[in-house]
Amino acid sequence: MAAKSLQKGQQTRAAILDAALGLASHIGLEGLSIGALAEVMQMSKSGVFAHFGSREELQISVIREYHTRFEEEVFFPAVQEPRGLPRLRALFERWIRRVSVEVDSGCIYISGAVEFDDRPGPVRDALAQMVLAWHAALDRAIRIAIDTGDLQPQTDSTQMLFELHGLILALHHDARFLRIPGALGRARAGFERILAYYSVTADAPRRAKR
Amino acid sequence: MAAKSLQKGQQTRAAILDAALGLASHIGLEGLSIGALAEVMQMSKSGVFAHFGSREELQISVIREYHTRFEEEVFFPAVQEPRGLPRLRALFERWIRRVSVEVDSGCIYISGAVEFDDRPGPVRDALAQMVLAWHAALDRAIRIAIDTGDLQPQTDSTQMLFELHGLILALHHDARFLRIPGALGRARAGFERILAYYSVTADAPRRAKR
DNA sequence: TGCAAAATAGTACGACCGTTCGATTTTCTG
DNA sequence: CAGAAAATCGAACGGTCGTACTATTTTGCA
Repeated sequence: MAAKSLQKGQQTRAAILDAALGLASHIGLEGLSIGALAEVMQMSKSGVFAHFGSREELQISVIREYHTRFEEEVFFPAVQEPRGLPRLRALFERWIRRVSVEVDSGCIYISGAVEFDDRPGPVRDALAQMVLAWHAALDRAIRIAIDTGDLQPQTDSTQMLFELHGLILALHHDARFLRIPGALGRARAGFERILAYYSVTADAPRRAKR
Repeated sequence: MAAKSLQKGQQTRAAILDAALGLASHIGLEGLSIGALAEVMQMSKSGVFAHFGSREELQISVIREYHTRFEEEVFFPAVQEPRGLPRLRALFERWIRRVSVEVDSGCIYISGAVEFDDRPGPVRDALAQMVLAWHAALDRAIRIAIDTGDLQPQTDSTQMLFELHGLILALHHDARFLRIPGALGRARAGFERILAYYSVTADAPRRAKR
């Protein structure tokens, strides 16, 4: 009662959210159904439903939960690295691990972006908001790396972010859909190549490596 | 009867497929429903259904139809360009146009890849087969550009393809989900940067451009 | 022109969906 | 420990889904 003073309700709500996150990672936010969720939880449909009040609210809660975990797993640890290149490296490395290594949990940011391409509404807004927040954080890290002198001063941070994001998406596609084994290495190699271009360290090692 | 000697059935089947492609581009292959399709076509559900025999067969037919159009719009015109860099440029330029410019039609290869991440079966197989065919064609174009001497001989074509694919995916994400206006330019700039790296033309212009 | 064949419509079925509502059980607190 | 409050259940609703059947209409050919 002292340590984890959660009302019973909040406690099961958290458990439901955990299961929902697992389901949504596989079937997508749109495929997430209250019935299936209830079965996993061994609860009644209405029991599950009562915690959220609507399917939309459930979806948004799942997105928020994913965001929280993403922060804890990727952002917070990486942002403790020293400003500049080390931090940027840590951010990217943790990002690709999050996307690829976890066998079960596909990235909800990525699948959600495709699912809600053409579906305006609160779910899409919540999703876009968190994706944008994450991109803003990355952009900040890049600009810091420019300030520290690790990256060239003329570096277009938005362009660099676009290219890094592309690597992540290609990784997600090849590893998760096509099940190509080498994808993780491709993403890392792409990162190094991008870094070699925007980096200021040496004016030689751009074509190197083999 | 001479010009378009299509039995009535094939004719309406083609019309249904056209509508289905439009629907699937918006709602996704999974969201595609026979009922909605029938309403668009002003036909009965069973009338539409009879042409395909199952929902799965409909989805596969849509994928094949998309593939055909993709070939006609992107591959065939580009492959008439001279071997090497011009052809590669044409392929990429037509690809990004296909993905971004068409307001209505999102890329089924991309949305399908996310939808069928974790859903084995004939639909996924058909989708993967056509994506792989397209990637193989691109890989071929890159290797030809190496042969012609446009790209460096040590170029890892698979790696380069991975990075190009990333640009397309990032473009799709930013333009279609986030509705960011500059995405098309970002993709083009990324292409030029990748080209500048793997290209053999000059041994200087890697860091250039500004 | 008439008739077999192809195309389309109509209806019904069972399954699942999100949601509502009242009854019941469990939890917390004074 | 009692009683209020919160949590959960069970059943039911209208709706859409894919699919199976049987009629009915339309087509194309002898």
